[in-house]
Amino acid sequence: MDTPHSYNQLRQVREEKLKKIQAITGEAYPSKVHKTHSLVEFVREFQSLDELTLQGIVKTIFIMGRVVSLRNQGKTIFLHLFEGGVKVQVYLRKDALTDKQWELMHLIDLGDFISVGGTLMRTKTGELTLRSSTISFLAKALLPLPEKWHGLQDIEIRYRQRYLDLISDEEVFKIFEQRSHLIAALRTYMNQLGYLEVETPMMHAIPGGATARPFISHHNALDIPLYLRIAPELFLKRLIIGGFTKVYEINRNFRNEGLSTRHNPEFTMMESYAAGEDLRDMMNLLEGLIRFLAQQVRGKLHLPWGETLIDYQSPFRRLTLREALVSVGELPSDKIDSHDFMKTLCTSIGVLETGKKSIGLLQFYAFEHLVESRLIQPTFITDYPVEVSPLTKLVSGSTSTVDRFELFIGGMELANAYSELNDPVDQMKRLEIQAKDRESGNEEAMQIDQEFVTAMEHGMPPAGGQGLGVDRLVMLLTNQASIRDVILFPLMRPLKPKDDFLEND
RNA sequence: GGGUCUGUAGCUCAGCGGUAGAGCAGGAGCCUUUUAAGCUCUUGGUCGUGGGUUCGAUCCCCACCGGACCCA
Repeated sequence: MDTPHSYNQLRQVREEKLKKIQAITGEAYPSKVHKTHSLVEFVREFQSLDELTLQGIVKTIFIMGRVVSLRNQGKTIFLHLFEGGVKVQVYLRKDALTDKQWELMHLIDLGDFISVGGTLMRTKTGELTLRSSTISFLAKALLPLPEKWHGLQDIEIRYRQRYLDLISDEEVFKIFEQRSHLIAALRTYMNQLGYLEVETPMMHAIPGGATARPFISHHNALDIPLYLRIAPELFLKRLIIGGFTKVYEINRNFRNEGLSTRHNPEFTMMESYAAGEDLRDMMNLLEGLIRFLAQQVRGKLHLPWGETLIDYQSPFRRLTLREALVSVGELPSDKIDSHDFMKTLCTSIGVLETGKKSIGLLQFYAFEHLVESRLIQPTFITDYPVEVSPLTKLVSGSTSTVDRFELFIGGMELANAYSELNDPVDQMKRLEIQAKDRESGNEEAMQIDQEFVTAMEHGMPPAGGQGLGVDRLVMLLTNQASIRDVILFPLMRPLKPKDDFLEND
């Protein structure tokens, strides 16, 4: 494989410096680091102190980090160390270092890791700075970092080599810190409500709990196909059957579908079930949870989303699907129950196969096309058609509408909740309908999971359940328009080796 | 799957029919509070890949390989 000449040249220069460093220090990649503070701790402890107080601290402070800027002024050098999303300035003087250390300092490139020790000062401009009297080399960067001012602009490289993105963009670093804080706060909230965190299989013999195409894998010893789960639902319900009152699981689901700014094939869900609760309880759970997370992660309840401001403080709006068609979709209220009208409408907005669809399904399609993207402020949509909800209880007294809601924020489906179906006979019938649909070509329709039905036949209490899209919630709370900007390593097509001569097909 | 845009030095970007430019980074110097440090000099490119059109292609056309966004 031919790498560009200049690229090799840059690397070669650094390799030669590394040899010289090794000659001076005896160890190119030492293990032991002497440090008293991480950079985060350093800033936390000293940032607010004034010059006099800083001078009064006599003990030597040792820190380490990656050199991300370097200003050599002859007999003095200023540099910034980076670690944990934080930068700290270091000041070096020729007369404060040994000759060896001064020589070593001139072999440091941007990207290298060093540790320094010294005392605290503020520069003319007031920047907190470590005046260092000792320097150790820790690790060499053989490849150069992205440009210091513009950073990394190539979106593809940002995703493929996220470490470079994290080094060069403070905002990106913060978003992933916030994501981590959000997950931690999520656990706190659920645990406080008495939910128990559980882990259920991610490899399923029959993928269930959602309508989606799975990824297929294979177990060698058993010689069986296994599917990466599309949802944990059917296993979490088995736990409710098994006597747990409240359970939740935070982890990945895998759906074999296209990529978009809102879809990554593996995505994180927080799914929970509570025995003795219903849809209204799920609304309260999610509303309280999201409000709590906004407060914990961002410290406020009105957060920007693109051009608009989303209000997490006011009670979330609640509309039935039919109401939303009228009030948001601007359809005439006297026409939405007309089969002919809805059929014509669906065809006109590009829905194929409107053939023998029920009025409920047509309303559902129209909702997806006309309403979803307009639901910017938090809105619960209720009363879904039974055809698209095979695991949900019917609304009391209805034969066509189920007790389900989806929560929309920022024009995205954020969560989905049911009063869970616990009638095993009805459940079997619904799965049979799904299976028939599947036979007629709908690859997303569910398969019959007999073991799940058997579990339900042993008796399942009434339960409320919900699934929350964690990636999308992070998008909303951090104001990121693309799901790839809240997933550290979004799925990318692998790069082809350059010297691949075997591309015959 | 369809549409629009995009791929030029390690990075950020110009150039758009006559065999390539800048800034940063790199190299050689000067500089003891700089911070996009500064100043002088300087290395670096099969212009994504493969075809075609042309006297001549980074530029025009086609296909392919990646990527972004919109639609399905």
